[in-house]
Amino acid sequence: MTTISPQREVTRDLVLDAALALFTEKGYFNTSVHDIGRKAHVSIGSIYHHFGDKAGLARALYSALTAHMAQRIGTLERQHGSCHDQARAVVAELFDLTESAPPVMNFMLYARHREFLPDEPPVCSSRPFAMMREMVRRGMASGEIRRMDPLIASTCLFGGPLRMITARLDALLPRPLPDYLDDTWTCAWRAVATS
Amino acid sequence: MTTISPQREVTRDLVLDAALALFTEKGYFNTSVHDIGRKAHVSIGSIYHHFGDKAGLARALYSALTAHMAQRIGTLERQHGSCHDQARAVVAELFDLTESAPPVMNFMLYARHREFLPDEPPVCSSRPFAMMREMVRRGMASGEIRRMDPLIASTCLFGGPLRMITARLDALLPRPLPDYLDDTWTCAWRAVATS
DNA sequence: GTCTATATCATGATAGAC
DNA sequence: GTCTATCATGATATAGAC
Repeated sequence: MTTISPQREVTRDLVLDAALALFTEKGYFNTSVHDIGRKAHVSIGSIYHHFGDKAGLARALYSALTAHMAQRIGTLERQHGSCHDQARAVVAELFDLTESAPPVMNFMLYARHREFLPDEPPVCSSRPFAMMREMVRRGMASGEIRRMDPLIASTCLFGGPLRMITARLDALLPRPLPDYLDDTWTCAWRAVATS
Repeated sequence: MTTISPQREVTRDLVLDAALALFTEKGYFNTSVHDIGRKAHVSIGSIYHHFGDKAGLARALYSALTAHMAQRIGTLERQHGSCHDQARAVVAELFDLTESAPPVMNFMLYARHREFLPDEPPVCSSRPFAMMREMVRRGMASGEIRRMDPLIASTCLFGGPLRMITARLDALLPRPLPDYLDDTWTCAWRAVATS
């Protein structure tokens, strides 16, 4: 969200950051545009000037975050050879991100976008999720993963880890997620691995 | 939700059914109390008489559904001996329920209750989820499930199946969930089983 | 591009007759 | 217990000066 930041972009980023924090803390519908402006020290007029309406703001946030995540996954794919290593790196990254930036994780995979962005496809159809499914498909082709419906395989592989994330966001887990990574990943991989 | 239904309860059930349908279709915040009254053919006054306020209505719905589900799980526990059979029966039940009553499933495990019921604990703390964790704990004691943090085990066991449910609710899966039960369960159980 | 002030409107909730 | 009519609030969004 923060790049070269010509003055032009500064306001936008201020607003997006405030919106992310408030959406996570109180939810989209419990957050008014006034709240966002107050928190970002930006006037309502500016917000509407930049984003058109409240949904436009949410949309901008959503695509910025998923684009960034897709890019991260792409990098991890290039850094690791096997499907096993790639998928594990993705889970590790998601766990780290949950601790370092809970609101990002919360908004990206826990918020019910359908309710405030009716035209946006569901999260599981977003770019990052598609990349993860594709990763599984390749692992099946290479023989690392048992042959089955790829949709089932990818849901079973990532389902556990993803629920660990939501459990952590709900404060159900006492310790930071990376502490649970080894055990979680062992279970996840056993679920679908050939060996 | 429908028992003996003295006239006293008839209005309540009418309202709860309409609310469930609308909350699922448009979300809690996009549904007005007027909408609910219109759909249930009941006046606003009656709704407030019975439920106090909009959140009270949601609370009544939430506890009715989780109570019912907890009861179903209890029955399944009694009908099956091993942890494996119990847990599989629970997943089968959840899959069936997702097809026969999508709104029930949707409201129970997909809605973001925190946003409209701030005082209610998160879903994963509800009775049914607690029962499922306890089931896993027993399976670990009896040696069916590998020794590990019980919270991780239960998340890994049920994480895949639960994500299958949300995928189906998001219309990502073309066929009815029970068609996927065998493969999903095989993966889920392998994730945590000792053998 | 940013601001303040304001229009408009829908919603949650209540009053009070029957 | 159910209804209709109404209130009061607070939200989204706009207008128009700077």
